Amino acid sequence: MTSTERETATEMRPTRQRTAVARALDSFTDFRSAQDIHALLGQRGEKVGLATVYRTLQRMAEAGDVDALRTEDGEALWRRCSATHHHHLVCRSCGAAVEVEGPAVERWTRAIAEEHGFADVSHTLEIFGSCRDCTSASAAGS
Amino acid sequence: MTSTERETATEMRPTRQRTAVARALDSFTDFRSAQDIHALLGQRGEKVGLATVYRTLQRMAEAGDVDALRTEDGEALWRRCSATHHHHLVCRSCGAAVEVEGPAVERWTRAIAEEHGFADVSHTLEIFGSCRDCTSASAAGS
DNA sequence: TTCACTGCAAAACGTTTGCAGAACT
DNA sequence: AGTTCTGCAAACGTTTTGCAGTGAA
Repeated sequence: MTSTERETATEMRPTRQRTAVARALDSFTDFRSAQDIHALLGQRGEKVGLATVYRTLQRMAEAGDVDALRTEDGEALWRRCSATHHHHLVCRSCGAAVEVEGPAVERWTRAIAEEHGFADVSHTLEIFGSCRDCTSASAAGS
Repeated sequence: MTSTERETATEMRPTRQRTAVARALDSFTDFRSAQDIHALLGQRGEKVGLATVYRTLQRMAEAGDVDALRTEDGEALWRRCSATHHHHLVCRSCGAAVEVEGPAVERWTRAIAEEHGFADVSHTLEIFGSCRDCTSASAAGS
């Protein structure tokens, strides 16, 4: 912890574009790519540049208003999230996500890290699976 | 489980390039990018094309001989790994990694998923921190 | 008036692919 | 011979950036 701890929090102006991205995020609960969100805005007639979507998502993530995760092939997916620390149970097929909490896991990761002399610990944990709807859909398909 | 379960396991020919990549992987225990590994081979005088490095790492990952993880900015990192299911405690600064097991976490993820009706469950879990060496180095630095 | 924000197009990034030739079995 | 593998360079898709212009305070 240094003395320059507090970031000079750049003010965040409420522009039309940012409002549009924020509204888009409120309209779904699954994880979506920046490009998906950009397309969604396009469909709604809200013209926002792709670069702006990226920039806005990044700012919101820094502010803790959205969660980001990486797919297996490195693409970033975004979703509005609650303020408290949590993880996600994500459907591999449709992206549907459920926020989950696991106090025991939090404790375990901290303990393991300390045990090995690691400081300043954080962790990522995502659970993937096939949600009820997708499971029955694929069963019906074949 | 279908009747076509067994993948027609394409034979994996032991070429000079593959041996070189395998040896490179054996020479470190931290997570490295494909480009790093390619550079390492270059320094050693082992000329292997970058595309071949990528192709080889992918095959080895499919075969379960190496673990891959994604950095926060989407880059893939690779490392030789043991056959049993495990997770990693990774140093953010130097990439040093320790394999860790957490049976309780495994159980917990399965239970959470079932509880929400998710099938075919998998999960990713990485613990990040600053290893002892890097922590003392950065303390000495400032 | 000032400074953040935006759009666009260009660039950058890691990674993948097509293809002709080389190298295993 | 019949494959599989390799190198190269070109292509890819996502994300970032430079810059001139726009808009909020």
